[in-house]
Formats: sequence, C-alpha cells, structure tokens
Amino acid sequence: MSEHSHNVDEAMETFHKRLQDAGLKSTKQRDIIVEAFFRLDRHISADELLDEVRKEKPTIGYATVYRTLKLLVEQDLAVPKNFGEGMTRYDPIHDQEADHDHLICVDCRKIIEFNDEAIVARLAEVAQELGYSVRRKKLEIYAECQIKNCPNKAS
Amino acid sequence: MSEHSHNVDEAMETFHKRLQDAGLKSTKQRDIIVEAFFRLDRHISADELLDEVRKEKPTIGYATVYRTLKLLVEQDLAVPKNFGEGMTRYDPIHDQEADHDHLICVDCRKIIEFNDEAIVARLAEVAQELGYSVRRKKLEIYAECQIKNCPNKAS
DNA sequence: ATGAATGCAAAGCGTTTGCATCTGG
DNA sequence: CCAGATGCAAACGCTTTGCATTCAT
Repeated sequence: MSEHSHNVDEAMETFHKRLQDAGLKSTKQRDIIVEAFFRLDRHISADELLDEVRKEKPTIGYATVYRTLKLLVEQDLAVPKNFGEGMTRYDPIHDQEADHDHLICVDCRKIIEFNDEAIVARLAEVAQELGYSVRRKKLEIYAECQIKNCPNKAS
Repeated sequence: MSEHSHNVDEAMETFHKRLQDAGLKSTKQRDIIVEAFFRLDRHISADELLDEVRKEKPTIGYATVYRTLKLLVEQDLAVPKNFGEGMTRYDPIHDQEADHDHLICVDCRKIIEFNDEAIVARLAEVAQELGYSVRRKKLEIYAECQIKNCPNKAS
C-alpha cells in the first residue's frame, strides 16, 4: 500500500515536470484527475474516471477529463486501449516498468495482465527485420478458460 | 491474380455455407458486399467498403454494409481492428491462413502485415500458463522507420 | 406467406470543440 | 496581465436501430 501510494507520488512528480517542460499549467482539476488515474491504476475509461474525480470535486466537467487523458497520452504517461467495448480505456505508464499486455476472457470478459520477455524480445527482432524499431506495442490475447464449469463463464 | 480470385470464390462459398447453416438468407446486397470485401482483401473501413459496393449498386445503404460486416465477424470471416483512427477496420479471414499481425509506422501510418511463428508459439504457452487457451489475438507494433530521411516520415 | 433483409432517417454513443469565463504563472 | 484551462452545451463522426417496404425461401 505505502509502496503503491509512493508510485502515485512519483507519477505526480513526473506529471508536474512534464507540464513545466511543456509550458503548461498545473491546475487543481488536473491534479485531481491525474492523481485518481494513477491511484486507481487500472485500464479505466473516461467516464469511470469522471465518476471518481467527481467524488472529490463534483463540478469537474467531462471535457476536462477527456482533455487531461489526451494530455497524459501525449506526455507518454498513459496508453489508450480498445477492447472492443465501444469506448477507449487508458492504462497508466509507470516510468520504469515495461508496458504489459492483456489476456481477455472471451466468456466473462475478465482481463488479466501479463508480461513476457520472450515475446518482447522477439517483437524487437521482427521489427528490426522489417527495418523498424519498436516504440510501443499492443498485444491482446482473446482466450477461453480451460476449467470446466468455470464460474466466470457467461453462458 | 487467378489465384487471388480463386480465394475470393472460396471465401464466397464458405460465406454461403455459413449463411445456410445459420438459416440466414443470401441476398444480392450481401453477395456484392462480401465479394468486394474479400476481393479488396485489406484492412478496410465500413465507408471505404460502402464506396466500393456502390460502384456496382449505388442504392446500397450504409446500414446494410455495417450489418453485413457484423455478420462476417459473427461468422468468423472477418476480424475488427482498431488502429486509433476513430473507426473500425475489418480484416478478412482466409480460412486456412493464420491471422496475421500489424506493424504500424508511427510517422506515416503505413501498415505492414507480418506473421511470426515464434510469437504465436510463445503466446500459446503464456495463455496455457494462465489457464487459458487462445482463441484469437491482436498484436500491433507501433514503430518508427530506421532509415534517415525516410520519404514516408510525416514531419 | 412469412420471417428475414433492406434502405432510409433518426437516434445513440463516446469523444471533440467553440466560446465565455476563470485562473495560474 | 494574459495565455492557457475550465465547464457547459453543441457539434461531431462512427455505428446502431426503428420502421415500413421488399425479398428469399
């Protein structure tokens, strides 16, 4: 937990640095939104995040949330993801940490994160062979649970 | 080319079979749309496909194109893709062929297809370890060209 | 004949934008 | 001060849907 909040503090620090470097302003709204974004630390959607930040400041408009998420993406502090739900989810990037991938259960839509070095390494090779260098990747495995009578099965 | 059209014929045959199996109807519109979809054979968007089919039958409505694409996805003859352009693209699935992945140039947005056995194999292992079996995957590498003064660079 | 498919227009949904107001540096 | 940020509402673009009509079986 304390380690967790430390990561949030770190992320906020990075965020403020990026704002300053870009000549942008630090505002109360941005702080609330970005803090919640890194605290919750999960593939969150704009309106889930809006719900959260309004607990602290009910006057925050959804446009500000969208604009702040866009800002985070531009500053490489968040990655937009699309799991075919009709809206965009955003994953926080914790500086050092390699960005993870997702396994999505086709039955219950449960989302599991994973990270595999072998895949990352091979990806770099493939890109190299094609004459490119990887900037970022998006890998999603859609799979079904092997357990019989899995309680998560939708049907 | 003749091999190519052969694949289209094969795809049409499969499509008609799936329609019959599902108790759905074969219509002139569906034939035109699906034929164009497999003939063009590239990550196509709904309105690009609409433009194409209207060359042959200008009265086709966009709703029919959307509904047919949805049908193709349900029948596992197409895969929806999202490259962050604000709309969905669809990739035809040629029965035998393993579904390929994409490398997207972050500069010029050029999209290169690739297929790597090592990655596919490792993916299956990862899913296995997590207690899942892969049904399908989505892998996109966002990368930049290594060539200096690449003519494709946007900036 | 009869349930499904079409085409149109309208609605829906997530997201973006114009604009007047406010605020941080 | 003044460029940038906010909040609201309206606009947007892609996609879905309701409905009367047409069509395949």
